[in-house]
Amino acid sequence: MITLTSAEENYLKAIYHLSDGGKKGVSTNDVSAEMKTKPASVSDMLRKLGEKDVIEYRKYYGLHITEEGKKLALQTIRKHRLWEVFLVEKLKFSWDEVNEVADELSHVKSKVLIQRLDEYLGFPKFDPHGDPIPDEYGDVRARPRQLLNELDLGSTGQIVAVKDSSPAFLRYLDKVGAYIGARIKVMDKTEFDGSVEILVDNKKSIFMSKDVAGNILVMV
Amino acid sequence: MITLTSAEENYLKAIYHLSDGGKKGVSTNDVSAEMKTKPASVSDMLRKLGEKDVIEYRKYYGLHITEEGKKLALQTIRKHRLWEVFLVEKLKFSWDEVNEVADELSHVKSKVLIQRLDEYLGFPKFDPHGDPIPDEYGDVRARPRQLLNELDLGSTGQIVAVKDSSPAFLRYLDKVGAYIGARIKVMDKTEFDGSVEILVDNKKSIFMSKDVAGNILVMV
DNA sequence: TTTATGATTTAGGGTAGGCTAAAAATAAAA
DNA sequence: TTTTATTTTTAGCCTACCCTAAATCATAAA
Repeated sequence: MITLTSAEENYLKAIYHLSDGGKKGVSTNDVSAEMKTKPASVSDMLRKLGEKDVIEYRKYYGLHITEEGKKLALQTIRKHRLWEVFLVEKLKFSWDEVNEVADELSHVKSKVLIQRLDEYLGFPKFDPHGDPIPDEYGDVRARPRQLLNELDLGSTGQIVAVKDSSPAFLRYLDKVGAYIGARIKVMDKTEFDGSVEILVDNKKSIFMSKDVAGNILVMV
Repeated sequence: MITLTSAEENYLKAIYHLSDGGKKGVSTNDVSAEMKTKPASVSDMLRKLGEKDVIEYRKYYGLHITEEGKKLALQTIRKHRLWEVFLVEKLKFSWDEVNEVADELSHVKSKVLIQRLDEYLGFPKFDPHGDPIPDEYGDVRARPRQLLNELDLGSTGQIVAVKDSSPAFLRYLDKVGAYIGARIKVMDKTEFDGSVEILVDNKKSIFMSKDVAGNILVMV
């Protein structure tokens, strides 16, 4: 059984994201930028991750994540996202506050803790940013998502994510009555400026500029 | 502002417990036994804790915890016990499983996390073992507690702790419908065998032998 | 094809927290 | 009081993870 330290887990998670799920190769400098550590430190870490067979590492030529590496990265991502759900849904953190704390929480080493947390949260499939939560075995059930401004007139869906999760944008959404999970229907589209009128939860009608709608991901 | 690493926090917490709240002196070997690390490692740590003024350390003569040290230890204890409450009440861990996991959770560095957790749990005053949870400032409001079998007929209170927290005893309590936090009233006492009849949460009446009642602490 | 540039790795060092083995201080026994 | 036993500390080493400075490799430009 491969075991990773917290730092190794963090690196592997970053590498997974940089690999875009497993295709592209990744350079030392890429990882250095992502992790905010010096390239020299990265080289050393890549050697270690290579020895543990979670990446395939060729000196001077970058790396590719392995199948085993993907599996472990997804397990780390799962833990991170479950804690994010907990922080936002139960402890009322806002979306932009959770990342750092969830990172620390996700390094607590207890399998049963994560199982119970998952159960307690009602087996959520998406985190507060709308990103899918892998299951225990690393399987991700990614549902098709579309930008709100690209939906056809009359189509319905559910808000599952935002691209811009800045506090200002979140405050705006809150103000107009939109939120992750809201069921929406496109009531009207104005062609010349791209703005849309949306019915939220079959109750409230709101107007959105193209810029705003283009930051909202909807599951159709 | 004094900041401690996770390891230093662990040592200080152990020292606080060994000091019995702050009176007795503590030896290197005491700490070594409690922490399950070698005396040589302890010496080194004591020097560091001494430099940070959380203990008063005299080589070869042991240590005394300082006021500052007590305050920090109580903050660590607070975090630990709040997480224990969370694990038992929300994630359905049993009392004998929580210690290790709560230890790891309690090292997550976020003040607001602990505040929100406290709020979410309803500002609990006692952990699942019945030990009091210090407030933000390290104040412990230890309320008077009595053994259930010593209560007078008709008196009311709340179960706050058990002396025997063996799985068997916990299972028994669970079965009869008693739990930490339950509001109880003494409905009847049988003098010759010391058994009692208790009304739990104004709903359910249960019988207890003297032995069982003598293991339950009640806040009156 | 040689050189310059930029990316990457190596070498060596720092901190934190463990360890063992040996030295030193204290306490107990003769 | 001297010797022995116990406790505690020091010295030196190890792993993990980070750093800077210097060396090395790959590649794009001349």
